Amino acid sequence: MTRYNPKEIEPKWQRIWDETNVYTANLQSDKPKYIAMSMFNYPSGAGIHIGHAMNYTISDVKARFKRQQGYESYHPVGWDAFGLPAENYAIKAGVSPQESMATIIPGYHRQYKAMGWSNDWEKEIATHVPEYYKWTQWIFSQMYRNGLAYQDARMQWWCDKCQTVLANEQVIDGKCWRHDGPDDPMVEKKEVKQWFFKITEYADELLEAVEGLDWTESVKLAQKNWIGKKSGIEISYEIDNANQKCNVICFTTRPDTNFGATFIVLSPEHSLAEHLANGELAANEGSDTDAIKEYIRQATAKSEVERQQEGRKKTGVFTGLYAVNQLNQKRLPIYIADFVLAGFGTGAVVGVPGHDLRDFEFAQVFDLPIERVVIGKDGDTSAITKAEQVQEESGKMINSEFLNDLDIHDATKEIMNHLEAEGWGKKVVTYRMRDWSVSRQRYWGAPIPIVNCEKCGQVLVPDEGLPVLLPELEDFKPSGDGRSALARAKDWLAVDCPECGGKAERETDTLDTYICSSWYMYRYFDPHNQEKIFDSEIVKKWEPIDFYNGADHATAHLLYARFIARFFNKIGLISEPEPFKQFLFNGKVTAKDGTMFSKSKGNGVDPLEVIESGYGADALRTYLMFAAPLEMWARWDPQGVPGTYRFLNRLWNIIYAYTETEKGASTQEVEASLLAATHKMVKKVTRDIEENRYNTAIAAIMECLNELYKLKAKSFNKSETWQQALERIVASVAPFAPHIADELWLRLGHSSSVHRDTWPKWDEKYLVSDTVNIVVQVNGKVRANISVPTDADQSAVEAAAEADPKVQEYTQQKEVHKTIYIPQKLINFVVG
RNA sequence: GGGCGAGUGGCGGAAUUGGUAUACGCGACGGACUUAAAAUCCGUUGCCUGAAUAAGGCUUGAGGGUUCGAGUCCCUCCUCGCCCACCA
Repeated sequence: MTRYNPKEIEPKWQRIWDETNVYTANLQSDKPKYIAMSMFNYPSGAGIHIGHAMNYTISDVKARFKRQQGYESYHPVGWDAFGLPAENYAIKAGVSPQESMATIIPGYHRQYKAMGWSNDWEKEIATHVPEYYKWTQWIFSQMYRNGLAYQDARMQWWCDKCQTVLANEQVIDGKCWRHDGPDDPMVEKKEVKQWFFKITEYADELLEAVEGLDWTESVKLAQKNWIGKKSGIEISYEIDNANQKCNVICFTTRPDTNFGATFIVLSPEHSLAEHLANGELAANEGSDTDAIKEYIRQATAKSEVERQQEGRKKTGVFTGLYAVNQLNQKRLPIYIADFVLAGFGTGAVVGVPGHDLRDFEFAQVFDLPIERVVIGKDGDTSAITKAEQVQEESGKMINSEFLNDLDIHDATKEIMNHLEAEGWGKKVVTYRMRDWSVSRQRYWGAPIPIVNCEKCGQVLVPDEGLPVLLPELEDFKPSGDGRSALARAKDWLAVDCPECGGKAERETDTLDTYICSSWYMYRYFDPHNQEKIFDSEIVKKWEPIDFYNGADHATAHLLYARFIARFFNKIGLISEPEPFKQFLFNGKVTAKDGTMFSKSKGNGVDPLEVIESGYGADALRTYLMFAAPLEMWARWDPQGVPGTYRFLNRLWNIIYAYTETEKGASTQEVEASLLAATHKMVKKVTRDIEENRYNTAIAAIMECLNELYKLKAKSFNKSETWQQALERIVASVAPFAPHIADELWLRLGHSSSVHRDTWPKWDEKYLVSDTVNIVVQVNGKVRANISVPTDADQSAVEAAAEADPKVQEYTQQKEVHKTIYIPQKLINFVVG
C-alpha cells in the first residue's frame, strides 16, 4: 500500500491544475456565478506568513465549495503593489521599486501555488503596472469632472531640518522625531496643498446602507462610528461688551443642559481668538492681548497628539469678553482653551460644568460656577456623578433645578425646537468623517493626472493622455521640499499645457494607494481591457462580490471601496451600489502565548516550512480552518498540524484499504449506518461552510471518518454503498484539503477532478432511524436513557420510561405531579 | 471614559428555538507492533468520594432570579480582549 506523502502528491496536483486550468473562471458561463476573495496582498518581500495562509484559505475554501456545487466560481488574485512600505523596501535593497516588484511577485506565485489556492492566474492584476494605474488615474479624472475632487491648503507639520512634512505621530514634544535634541528647532505648521475626494458628500448614504449589509457586526459598527453622524444645534450667543458687534456660535448635542451654561470656550484656532490676538477685537474694559497671544502660540505649538491627551490638566486664558445666554439672560465669560478642537463643530463650545466632565475640570481650574439642571429619568452620565462627588468633597453648592419630567431625549428635542423658533439657533448635522486626502508626496504611486499651466492654471490631463507614466528614476527618495522625487525628474516634469499648448508642469503628488485598492475587485472581471476601465456588461453580470474577507481595514479601505462603488453606480458603470455582499472580518493568528507574531521576536511561523517539513499544505490548511471559529483569533499550536495530518492519513488509509479489498456486500445494518453517517455529515458540512463555520464542518468530517472505521471493522468490501460513502467523504474534505482529495478521487476510479460539480447532496430519509433515544429525567435530573420506536406516542414513551428500574428508584412512593414530554428528545417526571 | 465582544476540562474549542454540557482535535496515561525509538493502530481521559468500567455528588467567571429544566433568558458584579476617544 502506498503511504500518504504530501511532498509527492501536492506538487503533482498543483502541476496538473495549472495544465488543465481547473480554476480558470469562464466569465461568460451560463452557470450561476460566485466570486469569493480575500483582501489582496501587499507584496513586501518577506513572503507569505501564517496570517496570509489563514486569510486566503478562508476564501479559497468558499470558492472551492461553490465550484463543487456547480457554480462558475471565481477566486481572483492580485497585488496591491504601490505604497510606502514597498518604496522603503526598495530603498533599503538598493533597487528601484519596479525591479523589486519584478522579483518579489514571482516568488509569491510559487508560494500561493504551494498553498493549493485555486486562483485564476489568467486574470491576475497588479496595481503598479501602467495597464492598471491608467484607470486609477481615470477615476481621479472622473472625480474631478464630477466635482468630487478638489485641492485645498491644509496646515501640516514641517521640520526645517528634514525639509519635509511630518505626520502628527512624528511630532514629539513639539520637535521632529529625528531632531529632538536641545538645540533642534521646534516644528512649525506650514500650509500644504493637498488633493481631496469629497467622500463627505456620500456620508449619509454610506451610513444608511450599512444596516442592510451581510457583514461582521463589529465592522458595520466601526463604519457607523467612523462616519460619526450627530444631530445637534448651533447656538448663537451675542457678545455684549466688545468694541464691535459680534457673536459666537457654539455646537452642542445637549441643548437641554444649556440652562446650566456658565462659560464659553473657544479653540485657539477660532477666528475670534485670532482677532483678539491681533488686537482687532477687544473687550470694552480691555483684553490682555499679550496673554492671549502667548497662550495661542503655546497651544498651537503643541502636537495634536499631545493636546488631545485625556486627563491632562486644563489650561486656558480669559478673553475679557462676555456673551449672553438668551435662555436665562445669564452672562457667560469667554475663554480660549486648547482642549477645544478646531476641527469639530464650530470650534467653540458652551461650558456646562454640571453635566460635562471636561467642562467641570475647566471650571475647577478657573473657579467658575457649577450648576446642575437636568436629571434624567434613568439617572445620568458618569461625568455628572463624578462631578457631584468632587463637588461634595470640595463643599460647593449644587444648584439642582429640574427642567421637567421628560427624559433627556425629549427634553433635547423640545429645547432645540424652542431655540430654533426663537431664532437663537440652527439645527445641524455633523460628521466625524472628513474628506479623503488622496495626495501623497512620495514617488511610488500613480501620478495625479493634473498639469499646472502658467496661463490656464490647473488642467486635467485629457483621457487620451492617460496613463501619466511614472518615470523610472535613479533616486526616488523624497525631494526634501515637501514634494516627491518626481519634482527632480525635470524631463518628465516639463509638459505642454493640454489646453493652450504653453509651458506647464506636471503635478508631483501621487495618489494614495487606498484608491488603487478601492476598485480592484471590478478590474478582476476585465483585467486587460485597454479601452475602458472594465466592460460594464460583464461586471453587471458578476457584481457584487459574493464573499469577501480580511483581518484588517475595518474602516478606511472598506469605506473607500463602498464610496467608489457608489460613485461608479452614479456614473452608470455598475448597477449595484454596494461592492461586497458578504464580508467576514476574520481573526488573526497569534503565537502560542497570545502575542502577535513579529520579526523582531523571531517567533514567526513560515507556512512554507510547515509544508516542506512533510505535513503538506492540506494538513496546514485544514488545521488553520479547524483551530477556531473564523472570526476568532487563533493561537498557533505546533501540535495542531500533526493532528490534521493524522486525520488525512486515516482518510488515505481507509481508501487504499478499500481499493485493495474484495468485492462483496455488507450487512443491511452496516449499509444503513454508512448511509446515515455520510448523509448526516454532508448535511452538516454543507450548512456549516455556507454559514462560515468551517471548524465544525471539519469536526463533522472527522467524526464521520471515525464512524466509518467502526463500520469497517464490521463489514468492509467493494460495494456500491462503501464506494458512495467514501466518495462523499472525499468530496466533502476537498475544499479544505484539495490535493489529497483529487488523489483519492482518482483512486476511487474517477477520471476528472473532484473540484468541479461533485458536491454531494443529502437525503433526509437516511437520517431518520427506526428507534430514537429518549432522555428520562426525574425532577430535571437525568436518570435513564431509553430507546423507543421513532413513531411511539407519549403514552408509550411514558410507559417505557416508568418501566425503567432506575427511574422507578426515584419515582416509587412518590406522586408524579407533572410530566413534561418533548417528542424525540426527553421526558421529565416532576415528583414531590 | 464610551462602544462592542468573550469568560466552558490540562489546552484549542462543541452545544439548533431553553431539553443528555464538555462534540471534534491536541496533550496525557495504558496497551499492541518493534531489539529500541519514531510512525501507526487499539483503549482510557471534566472534577470529587470510591478498590471499582458499582454507586453517588459536583461542574460552563462570581452571586441572585425566572423555569419541570439555564452554558443559553433576566438582574447585580468581576476579569480579559478589541475598536474609538478631551468629538462638546
